[in-house]
Amino acid sequence: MELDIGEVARRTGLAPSALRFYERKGLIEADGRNGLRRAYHPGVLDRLALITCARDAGFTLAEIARFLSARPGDEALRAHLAAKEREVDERVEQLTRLRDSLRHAAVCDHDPLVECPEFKQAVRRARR
Amino acid sequence: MELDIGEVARRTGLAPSALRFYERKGLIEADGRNGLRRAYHPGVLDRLALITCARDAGFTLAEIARFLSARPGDEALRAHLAAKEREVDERVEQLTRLRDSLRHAAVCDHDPLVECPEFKQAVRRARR
DNA sequence: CCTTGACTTGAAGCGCGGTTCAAGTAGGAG
DNA sequence: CTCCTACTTGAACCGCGCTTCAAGTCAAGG
Repeated sequence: MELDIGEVARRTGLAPSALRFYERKGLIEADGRNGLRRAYHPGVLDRLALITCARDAGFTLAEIARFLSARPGDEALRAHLAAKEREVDERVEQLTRLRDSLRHAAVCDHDPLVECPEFKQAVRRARR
Repeated sequence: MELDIGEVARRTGLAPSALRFYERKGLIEADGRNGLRRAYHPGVLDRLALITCARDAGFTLAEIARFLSARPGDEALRAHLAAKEREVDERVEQLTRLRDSLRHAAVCDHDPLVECPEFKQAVRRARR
């Protein structure tokens, strides 16, 4: 029922070194030791899924650590999350425009590609 | 008509040190010198807008450098851009889900917040 | 002409997110 | 009991994207 670090690494795709690093940063902890070896509760897998997800989404590990310990009364954190939500929202729009530009680049014949007027206009739109 | 590095920095919001750094990396170049000082053609502003846009979108500077010199015949690059497009597309979906989760976090009362089942389900969806 | 202040360079330093290394320890198979 | 292997630690190192620093140059304004 307890997982050692190799098992957690295998199941999450994270390197053991990364798991120890996350521990130092306060993102996860082992439930105990088997001799010297860390013994993890399976729940750590969900936690790591969340961490990976948030990290991929552009949260720093420090932000994630804060978020993981959040209690409903933490209004400062709630405000932070609301700000993050707006940030993510802007990013979604920006990336959507970028994707459209990339889609165009796949069929565009301008030489060099960056000189394409359609591209330039997309960049101008993105700047706003 | 020629801009010095301070002017370019002011107009783009990038630090002069960043502009020199980009030059070393082959992303931009000055059109000449006024004494020792770099003299930039105004077109560099558009180029920098594109660089900033791409960088914000998760391209590395090395990728951007490659992209900036792209000619229509570069099929390897075209393939790379197509892959990047798929990547960006996935990212948009992931971020959209994340934004929805953040929106929920703003009104959720679970203690700690990460224990919220709605949240956990969102993470599971994101993992696929 | 002299001063000022923005520019020049190369090298070093930084924050992030880890990885790698050296040296040591111990669970479990044979 | 011995051996193998996966684990343990702290410290050093890495790539990225810059910034900072020290030392020096020079264009423009008074």
